[in-house]
Amino acid sequence: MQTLSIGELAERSGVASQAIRFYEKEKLMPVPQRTDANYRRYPLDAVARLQFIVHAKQWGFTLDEIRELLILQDANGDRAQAKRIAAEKLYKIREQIKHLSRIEAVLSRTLAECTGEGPMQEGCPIVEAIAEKAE
Amino acid sequence: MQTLSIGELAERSGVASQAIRFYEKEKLMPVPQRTDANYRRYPLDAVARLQFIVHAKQWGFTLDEIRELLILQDANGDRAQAKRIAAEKLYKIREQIKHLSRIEAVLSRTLAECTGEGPMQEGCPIVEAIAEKAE
DNA sequence: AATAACCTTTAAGTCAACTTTAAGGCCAAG
DNA sequence: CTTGGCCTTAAAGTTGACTTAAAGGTTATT
Repeated sequence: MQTLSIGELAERSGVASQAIRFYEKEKLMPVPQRTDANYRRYPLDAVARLQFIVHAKQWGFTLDEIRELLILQDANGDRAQAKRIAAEKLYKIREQIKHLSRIEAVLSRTLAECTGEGPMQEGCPIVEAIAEKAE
Repeated sequence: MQTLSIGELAERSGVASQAIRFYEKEKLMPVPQRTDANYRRYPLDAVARLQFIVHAKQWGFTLDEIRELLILQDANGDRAQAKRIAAEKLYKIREQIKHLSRIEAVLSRTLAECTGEGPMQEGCPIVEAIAEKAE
């Protein structure tokens, strides 16, 4: 069965060799076999595992969360657990959206009020909006 | 005119003394006067300046952006500049909201599909959704 | 045989926005 | 007059997710 060096894996997955070693240390990638010269040798499905990590990151999962998911997969664990992790993530994402939306509302309202003319002193609406109140 | 020690300022503003010194080094707070014993002495309006910083942070402005706004205020600069900074921020916030909303959509759809029953192997929808494609 | 292009390890650097630590000076209360 | 609580500085530590560097071994090509 064909195996890959860390450099070949890096090229196929788009993840830098050093990042792959980092993921190994962080227990996201399994400890691979070694050649006589102590070179890492990866099975082909290591590519898919790395791409899973990359995609999960793009979804906003942290490495800690991704590790949880990978451990579940490796242990062929319970789907309910995976669902819980994803549900927690969804909750956090919705909270972030709420927070940003509040900011968006105030900021766009303020920008609409501001003609962009005149000096800063004596009531620039942007500065006043920030100074006055949080949230 | 009454002045404040750094500790008093910290208490009134809710910002730790060390953070105030940090802001001074980062040129967000002006260099204050000193007593004979080399203690910092702040005018009362330093409280408002710190609160401006705190609120701007809550709005999601970075210290770099806040520094820009403060420099404009200090120089009694052009309002159009402040408007530009705020408009850039608004754009960034909207981009973040878009990104998070895409994630939210896929994740909530995926969660709805997942019964939470069965093992991970052979098609857990959550894992598959992440594995399949980035966005 | 030499050289380039890999691979190995450990350690340190990056970014933001601070916090913590260390080592010491100043001042009010008991 | 000493103890505790402020204040001073510079330097190092924190978090997350790596990247860069240093120093050296291996393999492939010329």
